[in-house]
Amino acid sequence: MTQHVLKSPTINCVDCPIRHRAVCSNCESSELQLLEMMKSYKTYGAGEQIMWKDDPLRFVASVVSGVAALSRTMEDGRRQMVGLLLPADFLGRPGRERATFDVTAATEVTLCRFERKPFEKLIESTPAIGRRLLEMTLDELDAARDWMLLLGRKTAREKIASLLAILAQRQAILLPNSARQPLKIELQMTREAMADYLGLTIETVSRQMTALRKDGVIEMQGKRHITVPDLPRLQDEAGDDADGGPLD
Amino acid sequence: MTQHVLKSPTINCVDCPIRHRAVCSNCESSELQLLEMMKSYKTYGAGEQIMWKDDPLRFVASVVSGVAALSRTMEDGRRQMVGLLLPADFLGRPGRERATFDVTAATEVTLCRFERKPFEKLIESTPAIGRRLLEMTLDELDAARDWMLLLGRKTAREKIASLLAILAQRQAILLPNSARQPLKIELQMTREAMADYLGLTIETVSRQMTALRKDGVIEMQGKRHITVPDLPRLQDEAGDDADGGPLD
DNA sequence: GAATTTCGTTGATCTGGATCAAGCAAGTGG
DNA sequence: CCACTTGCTTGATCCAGATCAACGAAATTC
Repeated sequence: MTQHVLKSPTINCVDCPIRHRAVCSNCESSELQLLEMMKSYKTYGAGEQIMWKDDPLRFVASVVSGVAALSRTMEDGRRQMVGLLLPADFLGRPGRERATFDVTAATEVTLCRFERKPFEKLIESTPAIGRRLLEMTLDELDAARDWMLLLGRKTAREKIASLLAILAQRQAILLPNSARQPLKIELQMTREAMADYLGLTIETVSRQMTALRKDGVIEMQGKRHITVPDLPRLQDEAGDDADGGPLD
Repeated sequence: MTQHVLKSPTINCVDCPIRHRAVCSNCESSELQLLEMMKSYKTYGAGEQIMWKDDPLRFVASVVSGVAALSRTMEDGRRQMVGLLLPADFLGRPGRERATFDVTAATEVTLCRFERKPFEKLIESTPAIGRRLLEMTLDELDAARDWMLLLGRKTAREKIASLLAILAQRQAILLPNSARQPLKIELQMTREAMADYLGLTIETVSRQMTALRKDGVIEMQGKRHITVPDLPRLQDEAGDDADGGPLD
């Protein structure tokens, strides 16, 4: 039985797990103090809607933990995920009055929120924050463009392999070199979320997962636990420029 | 017979046609003088390659005139356009050593270039530039996400209608209110470029153009000249949230 | 002005992934 | 314990868009 915490206890910026990767990563301690005074935490349960398209944007925020999904929906219900927010990623944009897409908590998500208006003022006066935000936005843009290649030109099999390869690589970076073989990844998402992300239907996702399993590219322990015996093989299936260089 | 000008005469920033929309739009005259000293113009012919993926990024630049296309290509030749650079748009990213995609001149293109390293320094010292660049990057990210919805979920007909609607709207904004009816747009791109942009084949592009013409959604004078008799109708075919508000 | 080349259209056919439909396994709630 | 729901898989069929192929129009070259 999980307790539903809506207002998490606020931690000190100095102890913050995303301290060195979030918008605030370039800040000096005096600037951190300003942020410290402005911020408030909020936690959303898995599946909960964080924001709807066209909602007024009162807050901007950093993701402290969990995964949030950005998506756009057409009137007839067709839906496309347009981004994933992982811990340290930034939600909302300075200078914009309303949200341009839906935001959903894919897992339980904790946000470190700042009211938008004061935050915009802060950007003016603290170039470090603006610069970091620019870096992060440029990275997101690169990722979005990679995703466009996937959506526009890759086959269903390649799409699935790409997603799994991305998750696997993220996993690999976090782990010490020794603990990597064989590489295990956990899908913290339903088949529907995968389908929305990849521009496929759940049936096709399911079939391609089965196909990759039968071909020995992945192994499955239950529906959400995947083992990758041979990462280069998986990357090859993804159709990306082969190498990408060694992992560390 | 067109003359091939590679080094255009440099114009004064003050007289620059993109003065108020480019990265430099927030700059004061003292800052403009700095840019004035750093900049150099270069013009590329239609179809010419401006930059290859993995090229070292010596320059960043603003597009002064013309249209440049960003694209990514898979080993087997499948290609996806991932962005269009129109006049005032910015090319290249500070802090990155190499290009992450190919850049091609779709029409004749003139760039206002700055060497990357000095430009990076300038960003540090001139917050106005960094702030403008952030704004522009955020807009591009929004556009990329809209494009992801198109690539992942729209039908071929909707894709074509979306592209034409975007071009039509851009046209409409430039024109005085009176000169709008009927709205004429000029495709400055081949069917192949359209296909690469929309994640389709040229045959499908051609067929859907014909279909839209037969259904009276568009009219065609030659292959590259389109008339839109009823913009809302076209937007409706694009499958986007209907309104978007009145044009002015 | 014939021969190429480039760009676009159209027709015939094929196929990858969508759609429709059924069923299974693991909760969950009465 | 049984009814119901949720998440996933699998099978049968369909169809939008890809592929293969031919051709037409305009521009370019010789």
